[in-house]
Amino acid sequence: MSKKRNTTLKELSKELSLSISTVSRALNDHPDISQDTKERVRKLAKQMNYVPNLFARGFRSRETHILGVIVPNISHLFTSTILKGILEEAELRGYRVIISESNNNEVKQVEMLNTMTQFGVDGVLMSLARKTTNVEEILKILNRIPIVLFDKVSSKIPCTQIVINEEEAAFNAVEHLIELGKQRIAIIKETENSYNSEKRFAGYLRALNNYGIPVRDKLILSTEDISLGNGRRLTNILLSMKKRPDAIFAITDNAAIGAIKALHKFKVKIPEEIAVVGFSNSINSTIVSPALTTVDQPGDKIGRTAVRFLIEELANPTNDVITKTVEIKTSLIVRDSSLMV
Amino acid sequence: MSKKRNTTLKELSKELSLSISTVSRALNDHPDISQDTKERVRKLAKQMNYVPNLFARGFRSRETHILGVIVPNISHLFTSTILKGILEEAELRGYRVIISESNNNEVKQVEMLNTMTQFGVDGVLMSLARKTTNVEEILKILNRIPIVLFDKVSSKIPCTQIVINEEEAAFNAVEHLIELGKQRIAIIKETENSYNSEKRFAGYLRALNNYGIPVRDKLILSTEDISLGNGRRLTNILLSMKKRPDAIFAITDNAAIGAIKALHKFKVKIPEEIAVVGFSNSINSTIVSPALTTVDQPGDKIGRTAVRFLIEELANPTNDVITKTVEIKTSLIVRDSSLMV
DNA sequence: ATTTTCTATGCAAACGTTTGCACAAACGTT
DNA sequence: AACGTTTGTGCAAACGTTTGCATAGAAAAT
Repeated sequence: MSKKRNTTLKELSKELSLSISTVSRALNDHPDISQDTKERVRKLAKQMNYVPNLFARGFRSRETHILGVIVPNISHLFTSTILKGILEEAELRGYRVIISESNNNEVKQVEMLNTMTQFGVDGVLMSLARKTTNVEEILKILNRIPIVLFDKVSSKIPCTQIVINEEEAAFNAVEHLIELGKQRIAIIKETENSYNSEKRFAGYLRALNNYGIPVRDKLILSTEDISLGNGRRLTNILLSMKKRPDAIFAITDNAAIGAIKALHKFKVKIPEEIAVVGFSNSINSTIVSPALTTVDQPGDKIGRTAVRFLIEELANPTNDVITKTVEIKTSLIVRDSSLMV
Repeated sequence: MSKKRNTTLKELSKELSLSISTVSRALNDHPDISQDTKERVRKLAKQMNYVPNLFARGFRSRETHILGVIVPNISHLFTSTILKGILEEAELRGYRVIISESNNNEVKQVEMLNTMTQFGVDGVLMSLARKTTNVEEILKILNRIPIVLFDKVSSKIPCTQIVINEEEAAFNAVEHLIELGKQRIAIIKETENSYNSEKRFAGYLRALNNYGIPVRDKLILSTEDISLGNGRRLTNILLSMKKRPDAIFAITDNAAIGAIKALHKFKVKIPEEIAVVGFSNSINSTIVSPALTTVDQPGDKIGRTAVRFLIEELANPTNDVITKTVEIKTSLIVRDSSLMV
């Protein structure tokens, strides 16, 4: 466990009979240093296995090359796919990544944000906790370091935001159902007006309007917690109606799978009697039978894009507030749950 | 974006007409400092919103309170559940966590390990890349900082290892099948002798032996890549046999789900004709129908335990090599795929 | 031959914190 | 009165790096 010290500039300089500053500059490819010297230094550095002490460097330059990431819950496939993208892109660009979970707790979220700035991260990538209402504190921190939001975002926070084209994706999903000849299309959404739910609902409405299909309040169901169980429960309600819907658009895969389970129980034919479309393209969507038609969200692309924009901002600091929203394209993956022959 | 400076000890000391060292000691509750002074300092520190610069501190004390984590692939539910446990426990104990992915690439794995030590992490938590054979480099790094392995471990690396009781879990799973009256129990495992696969296979063998059931080579199938598709493929082979098995134990849920899909296709009754048991308790196991009997691996507990042992080692540094293996208990979750009435 | 410019290098300060040592004041002990 | 001890505080060095400024020597311009 003997904490062997790392080679330092000092040691290199002694060995080479140069000053520390010359060695430092040589390694940083400073134009003032002669080619000759640079090569000598580099060679010895490699030989002595020199690695710069990032702490000393970060300490001095006030740049840590660390990005903070805060997500509500790391163990969601979509989230971890985004993280994958973030990790890859960050590594590519020479940044390290510190990850924290807010557990959908607004207070904790601010706490982590504070710890991270205290710690000296260069910037933060964040997906907001559900029901984040008090943005006061976040705005304060935004004054100190750049933040890029992704997935769960808020228009109240003036910064770059990376989202998928929620509205359009929902539009396409519902349009697909309409093209199948479906007319009574139910939607299962969240009660809470989260950004995502709102947008998806808007897409649903636009599709109906676009095709001149009346919007029926009875077919619009909401739930606090958009889970498999609630998908099942709400579908049971739909099935108990005099005039049943002929399609269900659930704004998450889990709710859609709950719907399929409920339909299964009542021996409703999918998709002939009722077609089902979900949202997310989670693995489950291929496991359930019939396989679920769903919207594919390219998580890793969201992650990569978020990193790119953050680093961009770091490179070009400005005092202006930039409220830029970047939309990542999704695609509808049609499977058996809406495949009419 | 105006990078406002943080309050420093210097500023506090000036304000209080004390020396920097006194202020530092006061905040660290050093016994030499009078109660009176301590209180004055603390009060002002709070008021001026002082936060210690962790970089300066880490730089000086050579302790960063950062743990490095390296996993093969972050976007696996089991992995991200472990990460969740790691994050929670680390936060609880005042550590921050840096996460990297090796993508199952041995070279990259060593690279990340190096970067992390260079960066100054206090210790590393790691799940090995598949087919990690050259442990040379890892051993070198182990000389410099403590490492705790979890999930994918190797006996070639002398350090604390956190695993689940693979052998026993497999034994229990197979025992369960035997208790159902099954006699021709097939196993779908990995070709590569990974730690996990090996142990699970050993448990399978022990259960058969224990109950005096002959081990039939034909019923032992292996695959390079233990995926859904291969689970399906191998099950097709099993179904083509003259004497079909009456149960299948797949060492991963995905393979088990592949098996179920194949059985489904050939209208084999589950579990009456052939029962199926998986391993992992992934979400999919409840989505597939019939729901899959599987081994629940408490990921977060593994994560928490790993962190605990690592921090323990950090607190009590020693030059001895400690090769301790900690086994986390699993439990069998019986669902429809092996529920005989 | 003198001055200017350029090139390559070194000196020293700075970043914010911790900590060994010194020291002054107050008190207690011979 | 002289000498320890204790208590509270400050000085200054150290951690490894970067960087503004100075400078020595060489080359170029006068």
